Amino acid sequence: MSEPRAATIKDVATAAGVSIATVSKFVNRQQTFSPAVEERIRAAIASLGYRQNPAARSMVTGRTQAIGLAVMDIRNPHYANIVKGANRVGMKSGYSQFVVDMEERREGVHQMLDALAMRVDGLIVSTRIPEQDMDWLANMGKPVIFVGRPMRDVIYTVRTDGYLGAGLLARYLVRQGYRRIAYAGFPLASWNEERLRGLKEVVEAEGLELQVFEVDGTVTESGERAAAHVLLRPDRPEVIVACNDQVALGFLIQARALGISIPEDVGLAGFDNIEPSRYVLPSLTTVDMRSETMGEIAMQQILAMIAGKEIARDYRLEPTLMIRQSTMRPPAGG
Amino acid sequence: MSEPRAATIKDVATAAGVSIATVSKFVNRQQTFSPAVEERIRAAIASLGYRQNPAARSMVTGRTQAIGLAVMDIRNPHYANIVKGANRVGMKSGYSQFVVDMEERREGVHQMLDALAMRVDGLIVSTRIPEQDMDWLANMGKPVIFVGRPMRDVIYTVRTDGYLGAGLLARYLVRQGYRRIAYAGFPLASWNEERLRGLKEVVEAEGLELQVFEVDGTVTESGERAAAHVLLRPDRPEVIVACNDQVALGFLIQARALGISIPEDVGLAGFDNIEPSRYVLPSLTTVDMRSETMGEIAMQQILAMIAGKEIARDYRLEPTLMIRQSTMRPPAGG
DNA sequence: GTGAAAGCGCTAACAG
DNA sequence: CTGTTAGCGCTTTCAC
Repeated sequence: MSEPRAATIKDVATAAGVSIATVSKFVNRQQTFSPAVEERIRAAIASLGYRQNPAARSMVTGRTQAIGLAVMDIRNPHYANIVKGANRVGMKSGYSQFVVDMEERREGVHQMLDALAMRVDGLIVSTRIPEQDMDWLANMGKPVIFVGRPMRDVIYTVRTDGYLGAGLLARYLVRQGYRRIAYAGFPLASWNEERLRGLKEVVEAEGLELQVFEVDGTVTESGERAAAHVLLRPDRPEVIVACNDQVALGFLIQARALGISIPEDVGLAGFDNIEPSRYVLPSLTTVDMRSETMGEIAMQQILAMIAGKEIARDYRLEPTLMIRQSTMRPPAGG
Repeated sequence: MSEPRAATIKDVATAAGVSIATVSKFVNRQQTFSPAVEERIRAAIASLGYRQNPAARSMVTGRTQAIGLAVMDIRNPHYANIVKGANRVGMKSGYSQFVVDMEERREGVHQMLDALAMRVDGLIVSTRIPEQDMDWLANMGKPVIFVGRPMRDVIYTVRTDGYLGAGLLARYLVRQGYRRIAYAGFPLASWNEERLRGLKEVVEAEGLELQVFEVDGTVTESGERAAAHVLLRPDRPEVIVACNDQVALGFLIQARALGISIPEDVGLAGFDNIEPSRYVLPSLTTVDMRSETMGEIAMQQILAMIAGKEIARDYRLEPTLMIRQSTMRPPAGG
C-alpha cells in the first residue's frame, strides 16, 4: 500500500551492482556506458521506481531548477497570462515554478521574496516593490527580472512599452475627434506614470488638456467606485482612458447603472487587452500589452541569465492598439 | 556588490561563538537560551544576513514546505481562483506553492506530476488524470487532494457538488417555464457527467427531454464554435445550459453574431460564476461553484494531512444559484 | 542550556 | 568506462 521508503541512488547502485557515481552519471546523462551496465541500471531504476531527490541534488549543485514568480493578483487575467507564458517555457526546460500571489500586499514583500529566493535559481517579479528593497533585490546574487515595470538601470526588465501604447491610443482618440480626454489612473502602480505621460504628451500637443482622475485599485470594483464621480460631473470627459482593462470594465458596468451610454455619451478605453474586453458590450478599445509574451520572454531571459549568457537590460515589446466599439464616436452633430 | 557566498549556519555559529546545533535550535525556535547566547546569535544572523537553506533542511527532515498545485488552465478564472485561495492559506502556514499549468495536456501528465511530487509535501490536483495514473497518485506516499472532481474512494477530494448545482439550476429553469432545455457538455471533463445527470433527472422528472450537445473544450472559443449548430437548428432549445461559464460566454458571443437575442430568443446559463459572468450583457445566470473556497479548503486539508490529522475523504461544498438576466424569460405569449 | 557527531541523497573531482 | 571519496548545509540524537 504505502511504500516503505523511497528508493535512493544507493539502492539503485546496489541493485544494479555498480557504484552510486555510475548511477549518478547515468541519471544525468553525463557519459556513455557499457551496454551491460546501462541495461542493469535502467532495470534497477525501473523496478525500484527511483527518482532523483531534488533537494539532495541542489545541495551539491547549488541549483534548484525552480523559478520564483511573484504577481500582484493572479485573478487579473493580465497576470494569469504572464504566469501561463512563463510556465510554458520554463516547463520545456525542466524548470518548475513557484508562484506567489501578493494580493496587493504592501508590507512583508521583502520577507516573502526573501524566503522564496533561497528556493529558486531566479526570480520573475511583477509586483510592487518598496523602493528600499530594490537594491537588495538587485544584489541578492540571483537573476531577477521585472516584468511590466519601467525601471532604469539597477535591474533587468521585460516590458511592453506603456508610453508608446498610451501614445498610440491618444493619437487614435484625437483622430476620432475626442477633445475632452480623461485618464483614470492608479498612482501606486509603477506603470501608471508612463501611461499618463504618454497620453498627456499627445493630448497637450494638440492644445488640449488631459483631465486626470484617480482610482483606488486595479480591479473592476475600483472602476465601479470611481465611475460616478467622473461620469456625473458637469464637465464630463468625452472619453475616459482607464489605467487597465479591469478598471475600464468597472466604468462600463457603472455607466450602465447610471444610464450613460458608451460610446454614445462617453468613450472608454483601457490597457492590457484581457479576454473579457473583447466580448463585453460595447467591446472595449484597449492597448494590448502582450501579457503572455512578456511571461514567455521573462522566463527565457531568466534562463539565459542562469546559463550565464548576457541579456538585454531592458527588453521592450511593442504594444498594439485594439480598436473596438467603446470608442466608436457617433458622427458629431456640430 | 555581489556577496561572495551566502552565510551558512556554520558562519553564524562561528560569529556567535556557539555550536551549529545551538544556532539550529534557535532558528527553529526549539527551546530557550541564555540571554547572552540568544543575543549573540541574533546579532550574528542579522549581520551576516543568514537564511536557512531549504534544500539542506529538507534533506534531513524529509519535508519541503512546498505544495504542488496542478491546474488545467490558469487563464480560466475558475482555476485562477483556486490558486488564489490555496495560495492564501498556504502562505499563512509558511508553505510555498509550485503551480503547474497543464494546458489541457493529455499526455505526459504522469511524468510532470512525478517530477513535482519529489519537490513537495503534498499535491493539489485539478487536472484531468488518465485513469491508469490514479492508483499511482493515490499510493505515492504523499497527501494528494483532488479539487472540483467527483471521485468515489481511492483519493481525497474537495469539491462543490455539481449534481446539486445542476439540480438547482434545472429546477429554476423549469419554474421559469422553459420546456426545451439543452446541455452543452464537454465529455472529457470529469465533472461533466454529474452536471449532466443533475440536469437530466430534474428535466425528465418533469416529463421533458434534455437535448445534449457537445463542445470541444472549456474555453470561450469552444462555445463559439459549437453555438451555430445549436442555435440555428429548427428545434432550437429554449434554454441552453453550458458546461461552464466560459463556454456559455462563447455561446453568448456567437448568438450576438447570429442576431439571436438572449434571453428573448433563447435562455443561457453556465457553471462556475467567474467574474465576467456578472458584467456581460445580458449578465449570465450560473451556478457558483465556489472556486476560491475550494482552493482554500483544499490547502487546509492538505496541510492537515501533512500534520497527520484525519480528514474527510470527500469534502463537499454547496453550490449557489446565481440568477441573472440571461434566463429572464419574457412573459410567454401563448 | 549547549555541543559533538552522524548522517540526509547526491554530485564532482580524481584515480584507476 | 567505473569506483572512491569528500563534502553541500542542516537537523537530530545523545552526551555533558
